[in-house]
Amino acid sequence: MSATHTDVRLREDLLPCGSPAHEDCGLHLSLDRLGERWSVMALAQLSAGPCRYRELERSLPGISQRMLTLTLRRLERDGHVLRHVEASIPPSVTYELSDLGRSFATQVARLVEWSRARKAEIEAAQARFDAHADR
Amino acid sequence: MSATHTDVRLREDLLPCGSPAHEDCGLHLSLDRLGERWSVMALAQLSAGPCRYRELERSLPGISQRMLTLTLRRLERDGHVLRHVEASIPPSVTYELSDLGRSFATQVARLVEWSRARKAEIEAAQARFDAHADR
DNA sequence: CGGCATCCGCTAGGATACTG
DNA sequence: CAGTATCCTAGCGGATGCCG
Repeated sequence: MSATHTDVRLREDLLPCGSPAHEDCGLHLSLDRLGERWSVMALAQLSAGPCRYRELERSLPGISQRMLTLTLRRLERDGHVLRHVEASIPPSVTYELSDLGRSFATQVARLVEWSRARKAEIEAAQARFDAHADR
Repeated sequence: MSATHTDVRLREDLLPCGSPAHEDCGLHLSLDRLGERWSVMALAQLSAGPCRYRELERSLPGISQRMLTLTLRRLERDGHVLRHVEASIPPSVTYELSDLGRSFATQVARLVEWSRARKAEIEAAQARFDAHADR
């Protein structure tokens, strides 16, 4: 096969939903991150300050190494996260929010705040809907 | 088979990502809608005012009837959208935002606004990342 | 017109094993 | 410690067809 070497797969994984329809509507870019399972939580954790790979892994219960790496790489690609490598033994890699990332995290936090405030209202609506639909 | 009757499948489809990890972090509910392909665009369209099923379909180029229905049902379930049925022939169904939905749409619009403002910055970061990673 | 039912492909993401 | 590679599956979402 023509595959040159290793990281081809990873590079493909980095580009998830290139949904052209979103572009049409003016949506795009890092908004896609919101649809991912771990991005928002990683952002939240990093908002508290720089964090090493292992710390992040522990702070996101249930995340796999694969997804942690993928999530961080995508955030890094979007310019939200900075990656610092300390080439010691064992190695130490620290992640932190960039200015752009902090700005983004702030916006996202607002939305989370909103959903928390409306939580009861939404759950009530869901319960009503389900009650009427069932049976 | 034991299948009683029709809409069982749809009811299952209505409940997508019950990601428990999101709950852990305080995230939940309608935030999940942001990860869906059409929800934000439907919300945007409905922000302009009430809209019939067919109009929505036309305003969201490329959407399938299945996804339009599913998207609207989930937004309705969350209490964001109200559904009015006019039992005429042919029937007429109109969708519109509730107060909750308008509030939600406003929040989302803010985020979209942010991403639009930062678009160039993000694309530059992506280009830099890709240039360094490739080759 | 406004849907539902079905089949089906793709990919996000989990589990596991291995490296520098 | 901080990843990468591989395998595998659940389910999101598209295409199509039918119905009141």
